[in-house]
Order: sequence, then C-alpha cells, then structure tokens
Amino acid sequence: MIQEQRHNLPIAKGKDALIEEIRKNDVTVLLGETGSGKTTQIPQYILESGLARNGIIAITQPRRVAATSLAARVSQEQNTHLGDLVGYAVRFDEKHDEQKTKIKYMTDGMLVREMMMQKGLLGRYSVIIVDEAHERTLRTDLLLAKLKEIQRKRNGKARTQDDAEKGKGKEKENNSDDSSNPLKIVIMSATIDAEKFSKFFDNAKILYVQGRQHPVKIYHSATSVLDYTDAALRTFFQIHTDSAPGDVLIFLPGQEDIESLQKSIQLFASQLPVSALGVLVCTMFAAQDHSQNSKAFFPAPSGMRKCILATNIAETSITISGIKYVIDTGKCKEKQYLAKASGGGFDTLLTRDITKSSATQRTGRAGREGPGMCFRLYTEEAFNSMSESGEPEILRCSLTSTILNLKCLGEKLEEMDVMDKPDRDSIASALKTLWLLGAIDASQQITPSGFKMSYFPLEPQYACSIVASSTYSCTSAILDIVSVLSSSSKLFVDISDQREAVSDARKKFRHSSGDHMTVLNVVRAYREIGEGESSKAAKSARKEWCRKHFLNERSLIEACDIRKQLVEVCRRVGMDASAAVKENGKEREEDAVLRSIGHGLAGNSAFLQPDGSYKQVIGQTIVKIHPGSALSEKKVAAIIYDDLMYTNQIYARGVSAISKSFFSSHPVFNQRKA
DNA sequence: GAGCACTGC
Repeated sequence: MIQEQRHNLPIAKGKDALIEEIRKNDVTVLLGETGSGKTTQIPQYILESGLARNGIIAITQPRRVAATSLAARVSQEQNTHLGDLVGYAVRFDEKHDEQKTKIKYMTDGMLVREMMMQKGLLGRYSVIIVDEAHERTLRTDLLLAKLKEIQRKRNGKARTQDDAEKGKGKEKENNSDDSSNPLKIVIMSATIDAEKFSKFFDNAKILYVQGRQHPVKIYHSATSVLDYTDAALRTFFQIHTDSAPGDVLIFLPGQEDIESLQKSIQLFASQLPVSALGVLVCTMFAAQDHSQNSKAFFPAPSGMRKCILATNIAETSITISGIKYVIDTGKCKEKQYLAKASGGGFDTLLTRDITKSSATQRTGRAGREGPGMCFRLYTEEAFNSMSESGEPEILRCSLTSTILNLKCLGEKLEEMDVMDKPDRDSIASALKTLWLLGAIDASQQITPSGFKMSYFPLEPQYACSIVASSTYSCTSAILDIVSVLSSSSKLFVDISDQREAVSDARKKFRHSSGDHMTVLNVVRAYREIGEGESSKAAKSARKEWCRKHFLNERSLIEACDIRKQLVEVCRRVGMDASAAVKENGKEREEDAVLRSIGHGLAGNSAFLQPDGSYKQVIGQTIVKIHPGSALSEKKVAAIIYDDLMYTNQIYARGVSAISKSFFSSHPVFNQRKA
C-alpha cells in the first residue's frame, strides 16, 4: 500500500534520471512544487542507489515539526522503526542511531550548530540536502556558505563541469573512496530563485520535478481595494451565498484584523435566514493558544461552512485540509531589523504587501485536494508589480549572534562567501554590541568570556547575563529568567475581551523593579504548584493554575527544557548553575539579578528626560515603555529593556529599572566617560 | 494607556 503510494508520486517517474544527475554532479539544484514528494523520496532514492555508502544523508528543514514528521513518514515507508535507519535531530529531541541511521532529517539550526561547535568538515555526512532553500532563513544561508567551502576542501580542488562529466562513474568513485570523503549537496527549492542557487554553486545543474496541484482559478480585483477587511467580508459572503460547499481560508496580516473580521462575519452570519448554510469561524495566529488554533483542523459540522481567518501561519507552517476557496488580502506583517552603525537598532513590524512567491503559495492552498478558487483583493497590476520573493533573513535581522559564532571559528562574516552580503551598518552594529558585551575586544578579537557566551544557545545579550551572574552569585535566578525570555511562546497570554481579568491576574506577580523580576516571580510560583503531589495531579494542577492566571504553560514548559540545556552548558564552561544569593535576602538578590541582566542589556538602556520621556543611552532615540510592561506607568531614572519594537511608536519591551550608578561601574560605560 | 508575522540553537 505504502509502496504503491510511493510509486504513484509524480517524482517516481524521474527517479533514475534524477539519481544519475545527482551522481554526476557535486551540487544539484532541485526545483519541485509542493506535492512532488521530493522531500520524502530523494533521500530514499539516494540511499537505494548506494551514492551515500560511506556516510549519512542529512536533510535540513527550517522547521522542527517538518523534520520530525518527515522522518516518521519516511521510516514508515522504509518499514523500519523511527530512529533506526531513518532518524531526526531537532533541539530537545533527537532520535537517531550512531551505527544504523543513514537518513537524518534535521533542522538547519542543528546542522549549523554542529558546524560551529565541531569546527570540522562534517565528515560523517556524505550527502547533505538543504530543503526549502527558497525560504532563505539566516541558518540556511550560513549553511550554504559553509557547505560550499567544506565541499571544496573535501572534494579536492574545485572540479570543473567537464571533469565531472568525463568522470567514469565507478572508477572515480572508487578512487575517491580511498583518498577522500567527498560531499554531495542537493539544494531543494520551490520554483523561484533557482538560478541564484545555481550561480552560487558555480552554475550547478538545475533539475525540475513536477508537482501535483489541482487547478486553482484566480480572480483579481478590478479596482484597487482600500479597506481589505471590508472587501474580505463581502467576498466571503459572496462565496458563501453563491458557491458550492467547501471551506474558505482568508489570509490577513495580523491578530487585530483577524479579530475584527471574525466579529463582522459572525454578525452578518447571524442575520442569514435559518435555512441558509451556517458559518463556523476559526481563527489562527501564532499568539493564540494552541487549542484555539487547532479548532481549525476539525471538519465543520454538517450544514456549516468553515471559514478560517489566518495570518501567514497557514501559508507554509500549517496545512489545513478541506480548503476550496482562498481569499488573499495581499498583506502581511514582516519584522525588519533596522541596524544602526552606532550600535544597537530596533525591529519594525509593519503591514506591507506580500511577494509574488507568497501570493502563489497562498493561492496553492485552495488546490490541495481538488480544483479551487482564489480571490485576490488586489488588482492584477498590483500582483505584477510585487517583488518576486522576500528579502533573505540575513539582510533583515540582527547579526550579533551569528558574528559571535563565526568569531569562534576565527571567521569574519564580511569575508564569507554568502549569497547576499549584509550591509556594513548591520555588521558594524553587531560588532559594537559584542564589544559592549565584552565578547570581543577593541581589536575585534574574541575574548575568553566571548567564547563562553558562544556556547550558550541564546542571544549573546542573555548569554552575557549568565556569564556575568557568576560575579553576583545569582546564576540560578538568571537561568530562570533567561529561559523564559528565550522561549518561543509568550509567557503572558492576551485575550482581548478579558483584558481586565488578565491585568488583575498579572498584578499578583508584578515586581516593582519591572519585568525581569516579575518573570522570576512567575517561574518560582509555577514551580511550587503541585509540589508533593503525584505527577498526574501535579500536571493538572499546573495546567489549571496557568489557566487561572492567564499564563501560557507552553512557554513555562519550554523554558524548563531550555533551562536544563543551559545548566548543562554552565557545567561545560565551568560555571556553578546553582549559585544563588543567600545572605541578606531579597533586596540583595534583586540587585544581583538586575546587575547581571544589566550587563547583557547595557546597550539597551535609556535615561529619563526632564520632559518625562526616555532617551537611549546609546543611539539617542526617544523610546516609550510598552503598555504591557510592569513599568509602563512609572517614571524611573534609568531603564534597561529586552528589545525595541516600532509599530506606531518605538516601544521598549521587557523593561526593568536600574540604578544609574550601574553605568559608572560598568567597564565600557566607565571607560567612555574617562 | 495600547496591540505583536514566522522560525531556530
């Protein structure tokens, strides 16, 4: 049955030709639409062909769930237990066997980490497949740059196309078996940017694999749309009243639009005649809890049409079945980091037009199971003027962490052969931040504490706080705080229509110094819940406690995993992870914690101005404390903050008060004054 | 006194 399915995939027909090309070329760029089966089949073809006899076939993915679920699927196809022949490796979760595993699905981050930590040539892998390369995540870009370099070293001097083609298959292979350990690279991408990948790898061969998509009829607006939520509302009811059954997926930029459209659809739906088809509205966005998001997966009850309002979470990360109609507003929100050469910078999160590649992806969501329709709330002209694809992440995020990791390898980002080079301001800003953290010295050499920081899987700011905490003997508390701050979900849940209850619940944990100590209060309170009870009772007690206090338990559970990992790193770098302030009680602890955090966030600081606003210590920008912060209504002489976000104003988030005297005792700020 | 796409070590 499974074998039959494998055989029927569009890619199966081209199997022999594909393998032949991969055999002939060191680098292959494989273009395949969704549904081609490339991600599950190519690794198996390579395995069966014996091309990877000497080592492991690694397939990198940008997302954790993809890596684990693909591994499960492929190991089933191979009729083996997950973790034997086919395994996976994502953070906190690895299932593979030193001897048995030949196909390993992993996140690109894991492979980058392996490269950075082991400093070798990834000798255990004979084929590395970089999947979803078109997404151009920061990690994918770094991986491609390093793989290119590693391959040159492992395969000897760069072979020319001619050499590769003349190579008499087996002879050549046998020779290299004896003398070296060559590496094959396969880049997999959706239809765009193939040329660019090919060029980057010295005109690598591009192969095309057909996908299996049902036709989707596209309708553009005749005139440009001013109010896209209103247009979405009208379009939805037009579909609802005129068109055949089938669920509707509406792409919107953010939570706010989703919630307002949800209300209006429900209002209009309630006025439909009783005999009409009902409407079930589901919402989907990252900040919403998991259980709420998962409601979109259940089929609508009979007599109802399901309408899903989603952000671009439904564009790549999540696939919902049953979608026949897509309404695309053509908008999304994108985070962009604005670096300042003077140091620091801030994120902006603004609504903008999507790219052609996103539009195509969104449209495709209507044709997964049968023919569909896509209503674009923008003109065809507007579509044509969209940019092909988004800016690669390396050009729009902070490079502090990347540059520190490269420093460990003795490399410079500006000298690396990456597909898109970040601008000088962005690099200068990161270097300045690293210098402030004491990770590099004035001559840009990595320092001993910089080495320590790089071992922590954290933003250098937080790694710095941990390293600093040993001076103040409060490492344990810092680990508590930092693990929550670096968890991927938010600690405090926002439920817009229960705002008051939420803010009441939050008051219980509020610490007068600000958000960092508040987080510590929450973690400590959470840890006490269910103590001494059976594990099952404790689990449900914690769950109930989180619900009652509007806390996101996912964040606390993930923080717990992160903390364990950080404790292990502390041990490796010779730090006492259990260090805690004992004598003189709470005030001493608060001071120690804020000073430790302050070392990491010294560059993220602002002083109160006479007019009541806050002005950055470095950068001179006026910032406002985010209303969600414990300090939002207070005026204190000096603040430190986790980050800045520009939406309507420049907001500082994750804010704590710090004494101005901290800055005169800080090595860098002190020096500046002198 | 106001609002936040998505990943990852």
